[in-house]
Amino acid sequence: MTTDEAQRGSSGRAAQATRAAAVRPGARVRPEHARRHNRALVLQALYRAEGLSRADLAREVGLTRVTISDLVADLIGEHLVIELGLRPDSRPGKPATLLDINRKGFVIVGLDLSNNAVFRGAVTDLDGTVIERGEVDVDGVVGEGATNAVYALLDGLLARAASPVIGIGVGSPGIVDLEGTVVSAPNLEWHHVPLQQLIADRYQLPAQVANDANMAAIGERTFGGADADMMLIRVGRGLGAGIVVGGQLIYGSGFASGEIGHVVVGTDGGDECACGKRGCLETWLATPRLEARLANASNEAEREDILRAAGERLGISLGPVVGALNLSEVVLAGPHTVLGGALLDGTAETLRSRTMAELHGHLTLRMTTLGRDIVVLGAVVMVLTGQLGVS
Amino acid sequence: MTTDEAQRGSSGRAAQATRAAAVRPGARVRPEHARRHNRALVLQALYRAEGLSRADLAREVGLTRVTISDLVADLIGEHLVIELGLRPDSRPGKPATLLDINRKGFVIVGLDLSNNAVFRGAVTDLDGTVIERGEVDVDGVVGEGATNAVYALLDGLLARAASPVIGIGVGSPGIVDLEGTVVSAPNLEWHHVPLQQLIADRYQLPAQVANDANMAAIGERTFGGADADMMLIRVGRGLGAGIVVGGQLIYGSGFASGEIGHVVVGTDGGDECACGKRGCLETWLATPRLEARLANASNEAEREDILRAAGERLGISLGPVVGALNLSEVVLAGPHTVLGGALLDGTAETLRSRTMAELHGHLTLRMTTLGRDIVVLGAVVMVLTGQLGVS
DNA sequence: GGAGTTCGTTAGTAACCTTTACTAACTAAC
DNA sequence: GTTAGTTAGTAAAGGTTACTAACGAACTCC
Repeated sequence: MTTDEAQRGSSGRAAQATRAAAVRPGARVRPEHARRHNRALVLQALYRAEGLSRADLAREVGLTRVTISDLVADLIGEHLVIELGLRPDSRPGKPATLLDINRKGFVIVGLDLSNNAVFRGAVTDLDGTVIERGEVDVDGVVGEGATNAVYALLDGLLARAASPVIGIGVGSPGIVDLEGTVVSAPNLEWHHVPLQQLIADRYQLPAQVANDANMAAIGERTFGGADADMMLIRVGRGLGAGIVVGGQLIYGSGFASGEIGHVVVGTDGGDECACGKRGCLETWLATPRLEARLANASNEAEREDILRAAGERLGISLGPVVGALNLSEVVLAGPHTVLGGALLDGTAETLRSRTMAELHGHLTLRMTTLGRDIVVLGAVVMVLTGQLGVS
Repeated sequence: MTTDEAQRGSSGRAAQATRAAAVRPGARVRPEHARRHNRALVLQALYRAEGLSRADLAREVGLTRVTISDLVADLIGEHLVIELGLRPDSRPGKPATLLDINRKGFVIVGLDLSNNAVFRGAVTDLDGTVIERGEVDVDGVVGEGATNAVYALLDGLLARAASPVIGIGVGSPGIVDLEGTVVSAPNLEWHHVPLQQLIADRYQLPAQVANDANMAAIGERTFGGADADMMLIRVGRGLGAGIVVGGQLIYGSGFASGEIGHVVVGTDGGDECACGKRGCLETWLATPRLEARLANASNEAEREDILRAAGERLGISLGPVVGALNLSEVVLAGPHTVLGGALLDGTAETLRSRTMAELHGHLTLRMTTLGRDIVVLGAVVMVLTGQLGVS
């Protein structure tokens, strides 16, 4: 039974009109954009599963064999795709010509600027396999000096790149906007440094600059096999996180997503933090403080208690985030000896005891498997995505 | 100075190969897809700022006047767009013909199934202005009975729709997947009910079914003028949230995003919850318990303390989420008398004192302005987005 | 009234993907 | 060994789509 009552003119446009009418240019699709998109789909399919034929691609991507042949011809012309020869199977019909991305024919340069003492970098192939490494000392180097250190590192790595370079990816600490401008990186004393533009101009190569934790997150997603809804937490001198939702990196309203280091944990005080508050997550987990506390431990049991307590704090902080975003995976990156044992267990237990039971079933908490290269590999993924549409 | 060291064959494909090679079909862009996209851009531009000419649209969207004319001709043919007449301005050149979306020529039906006692619904125009209302009593009605109540409500509303119906939107409690199947809604005893499909089949109209809090969030975003990175929290018998990141609704790995009601708050115990844990956010904020506590208050000051304490708990929970996602706005929806005063203040103060100072500057915390219609309006937006590409 | 500007349309072109039709190369069955 | 059936890839033709170039209409300004 329905009780009805008409009422006209409530709410509606009034509030809506306050919104900016901004359709950003470039959103429209012209034929060449469509082509680029389809081309990226082909590359993506080839990247994920090598050994596909044109016909396989047609089925996978949803375009006709004719169109795929045309796209592939372009890609082969650019040497981005190579023919591997005939498929060895024995089955009816003309044997297929297998294709693959030219994984060894190009390289990518990735940089990790997150360490206080050294900028690290690497040259990798398209699979993220490291071919060359480099690092440059930056203890106490800031401002323009730090920028020059980036150039020095890149000069060295690019000189040793034996194949054409697809692009340069850089994971920087601090807040980085979508154009790759470092809005603010206190440790490096960088303020509004358009690093991406500077690098692109200087080397005449595509460049991608983003926050280090965000880079680590997409690195873990592509090369670490992480889920499409995951969070990567980097623990070191500070604490930062990168969040992937629905396979996409989150940037936040002020490009400051993942900044959970200075969120207060729990309702029972805690140590004083450099930021002025008490009980910030960083005071519990950042390695300098944590290691100092561990140094005071008299035996292994005490050590474990300290680590477990730190893990609990992380779990308390993550609870609302994991619940709100319905994440399926949380990955920790940082010194394995500190994070890997009791701390990880403490976090897992706390998360389990403080969130909905329905969640536990498909929530994975683990350490990264990418080790020290995580940010560099993330930078590589960023270039792959930006230049080839692949991830 | 660069210290270098080559090292081959680390990480790379191994982990990556474990990932499923799934390029979902339909991702490719055929000419007609491009056309549909461009058409949506035109509608979007018209929707947000009425009184644009074809030439204005060309500038706004980035297509040529010719193409825009062609698209607009199609839209006029479908009566989705109308000509308003010549622009009244006095300036050089041929006067422009102003266009607008045919805001009053079509209607949308929106339903809100989140209330335990009544299913509410409305017929609105494309601006979300309510034209007709309806409701149906469902106290104690569950399962198939609830489905039939939905049909009864829709039958009544559709019968009174004086203009062609663009589509039907439904905000349902519980977990709803991307296809609009209610995976689980305990209160309604629904399990895997393909409500969207059922409605679409029954009425031969486009249907959109989603979680009520998610609907509320996009309703607040489009009609309440909320930011692109925001969270809407619905407080009632339970507690649910909808999260918008970068203008996009978040669904979560198991379509359960926003389920923060059963995340434990703080480190100092709390009341026992129906879920078995202690100190869940719901035990602090859900209206039944909160009102019971308020009933025991002997004076206004005590009332305020209770509300402020509840607000603090909300702030404690939100801290990590606001920080991690770098949200710029948090909106509360629910009984204004309970949420609007001390509770809101308590939440704001707590958020301020527990998150990074840099965040406070551009974080807004407020009550919704959409009132009771918030879910219905969200459902309307969902239909607008789904059918016209507008939001 | 002429020059300049802006709007919207017409005509022709280029890009893109599709359908249809073909050849090549294989397996399986008689 | 021949024939039928299948699969891969290419070629030609066709339909959409959006672009450029060009034009008339309708206005302002001098």
